[in-house]
Amino acid sequence: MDKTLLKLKALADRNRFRIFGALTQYKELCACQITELLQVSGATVSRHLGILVTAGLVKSRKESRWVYFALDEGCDGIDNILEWLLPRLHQSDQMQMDLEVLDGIMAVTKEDLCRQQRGEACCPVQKKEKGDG
Amino acid sequence: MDKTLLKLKALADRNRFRIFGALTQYKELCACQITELLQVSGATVSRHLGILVTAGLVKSRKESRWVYFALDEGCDGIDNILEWLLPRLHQSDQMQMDLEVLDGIMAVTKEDLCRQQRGEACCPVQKKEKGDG
DNA sequence: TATATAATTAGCTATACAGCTAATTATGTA
DNA sequence: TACATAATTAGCTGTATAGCTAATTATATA
Repeated sequence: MDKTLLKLKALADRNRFRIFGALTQYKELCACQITELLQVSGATVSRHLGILVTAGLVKSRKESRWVYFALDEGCDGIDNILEWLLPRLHQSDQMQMDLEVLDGIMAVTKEDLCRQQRGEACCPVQKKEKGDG
Repeated sequence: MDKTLLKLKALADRNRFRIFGALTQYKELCACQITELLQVSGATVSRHLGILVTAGLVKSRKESRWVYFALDEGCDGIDNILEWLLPRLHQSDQMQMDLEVLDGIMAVTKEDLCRQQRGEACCPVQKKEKGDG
């Protein structure tokens, strides 16, 4: 029961539920892409992802500096969970909006996305200077 | 999505999950019986039940002074939820213990149960005196 | 080897909520 | 009609947690 309760708790948060929903539509997503979707700090996203991983719902894979997250298809009960949640996700306004945003996110490279997140333009004019005055 | 999130939040608490599990095994349970099972105050149980009812998972029926609670079989997604949770409940230690306790609870009348909960013996010696010295 | 950077962890704050007791409500009974 | 009682609501307290920024870690690159 504790494992199941852990899954319920992991899903019982709006932002984690949104992450779960996004991962039902994309084979895998990078931490920075999820950060862009939720519009919260990277630290917060990292903690949310940790909770989903600990619950067994999500798995991660590191590739150089990037970490990719995906639904763990080996998760106990995942088929039943998806049978319940997928139809409800598909008819939710939040999910519709998220899919549109994700569409835009996937249209740029991770490199450009992270540049934007650091507040740089897509083609940084100056690289090492910290001041702007 | 909000409705689904509400259900997830309702189930993502150990005591509410225990109530839900108990209601999968009994057609209906009285508030005082659930109070006896969980061993928390009646006020707390009442709030938990309210959350389950608000989420649509549980319905209630009042009969004189007693209120009975049951799974709401008309709840959206309940079939999928049960397909996921029932097998996990059945193999959980907590559920095993709860079913044993419920066995004992159902063996006495609600009247006697509530008498016990008020700290009276099964056959109260004095009815109106408040002091015991 | 020094610097840059994606992600995580540490440390903090504000909010949500599970628990309690006391008060109230709704109902039955002497 | 006054009292008893099952349940709920109000009001409070302590704990858990979602969010933040800053520090740290792991990796790539100049």
